[in-house]
Amino acid sequence: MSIVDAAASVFCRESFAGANIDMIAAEAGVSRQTIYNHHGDKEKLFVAIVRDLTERCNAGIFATISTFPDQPKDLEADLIAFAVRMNQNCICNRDGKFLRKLIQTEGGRYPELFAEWREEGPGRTWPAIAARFARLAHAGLLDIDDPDVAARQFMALANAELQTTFMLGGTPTEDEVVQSATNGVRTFLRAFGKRQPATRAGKQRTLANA
Amino acid sequence: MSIVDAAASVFCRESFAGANIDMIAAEAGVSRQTIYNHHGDKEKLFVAIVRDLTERCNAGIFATISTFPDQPKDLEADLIAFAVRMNQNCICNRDGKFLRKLIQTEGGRYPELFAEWREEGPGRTWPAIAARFARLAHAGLLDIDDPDVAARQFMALANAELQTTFMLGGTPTEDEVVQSATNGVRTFLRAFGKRQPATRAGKQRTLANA
DNA sequence: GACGAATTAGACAAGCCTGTCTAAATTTGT
DNA sequence: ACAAATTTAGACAGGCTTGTCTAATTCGTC
Repeated sequence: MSIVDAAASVFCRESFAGANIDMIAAEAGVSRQTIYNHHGDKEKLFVAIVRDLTERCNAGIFATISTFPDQPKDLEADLIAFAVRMNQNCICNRDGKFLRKLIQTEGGRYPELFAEWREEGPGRTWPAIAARFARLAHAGLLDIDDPDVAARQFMALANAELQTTFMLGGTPTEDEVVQSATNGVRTFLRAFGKRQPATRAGKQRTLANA
Repeated sequence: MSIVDAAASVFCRESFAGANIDMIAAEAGVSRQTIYNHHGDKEKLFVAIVRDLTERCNAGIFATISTFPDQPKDLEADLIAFAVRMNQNCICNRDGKFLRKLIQTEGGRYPELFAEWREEGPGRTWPAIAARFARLAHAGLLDIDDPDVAARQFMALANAELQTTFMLGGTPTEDEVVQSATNGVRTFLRAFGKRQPATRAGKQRTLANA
């Protein structure tokens, strides 16, 4: 494992103050000195990691946004699949979990660093998602007043059932992700879908009848 | 400030590993020795704090749940007010912020402690909220298939606009809380409200036209 | 005012961690 | 095969933290 990957893992598990360079060196399979040679000191290493994670996560999010169903065949199924992709590729994957944890844990100590993340991440991804929903609304497939609000509510609904798991740093099973996304998208379409015969089909899935 | 309050504040700000007993003593206005006399060691102090916060937060949540609008005059307004109370009294207040941060930051290191929280907290509060929604549905005011899903989605929608702020440990302004709750409840009622003339009133609020 | 309990300041040993240094070993490029 | 660059193990000083100890001080209560 590379130094940066090992450091991300250790910083997340132990927090910045709780991590020590020897753990990172052991996990990366290099000597302590090599880490100092490459990254100067603990804080510089930390900053390098956050930048690295931010960049990779953003790339992943934009890649996933580009799979948004602009011309859906089956709106509900396509939005569910999109929500699942978003979760699996951007939120539940290794980078997503690590970046989230570091932001939550160390956000207060590095205001500029995470302000940077905020501008490059949420500041650019939310409008991108909102624009896709605006396009669907413009195409007459959804009934949306404010696409920014709808975008945030879409993601909130898709993750509604995963909050407790995220809180404790766990990773939901694929089944849980699919179920949360399914229930979330159904509710989203009950709120914003055009009234059509097939739109309000089916009961919501529950663990019991999944 | 009491030792426990000071410790909660310092542990949240610095993380368990980053906190030291002298900071807590200074913030509490007592000597270091007094902390050792009362709480034994750093880890026992930490556990005491989490239990204290869990208990107070749970009490607050149940108190707020008891204000759920079982016989609403104006369903939308009453649900918005409930969502705002939930946010202000349980999630954005001092105890809520502290407990959330400690769970996120140290959850991995104390599995049993936070399993306890999970059983006493989410394990009991979600069913309680779901029961209230089930009652509204039974009274014919909402069209809900699965009250547990609806309860989670209600809270997710009410907080949809506050996620980024929470992530960085910030506290949203009252205006932001009201706006997020308003937009969230409107969407919730578009999805689950009975179709009646007044239910789909008004555009959603945005910072621009708030 | 007096007595017992609690609190305090400060010193202290032991341990851990960071960041540096050195000399040897290994890898790399040619 | 050889030279340069990189990596390594280990030692090291300096600083910080925990938890204990002691003697003095303050507090609560009668």
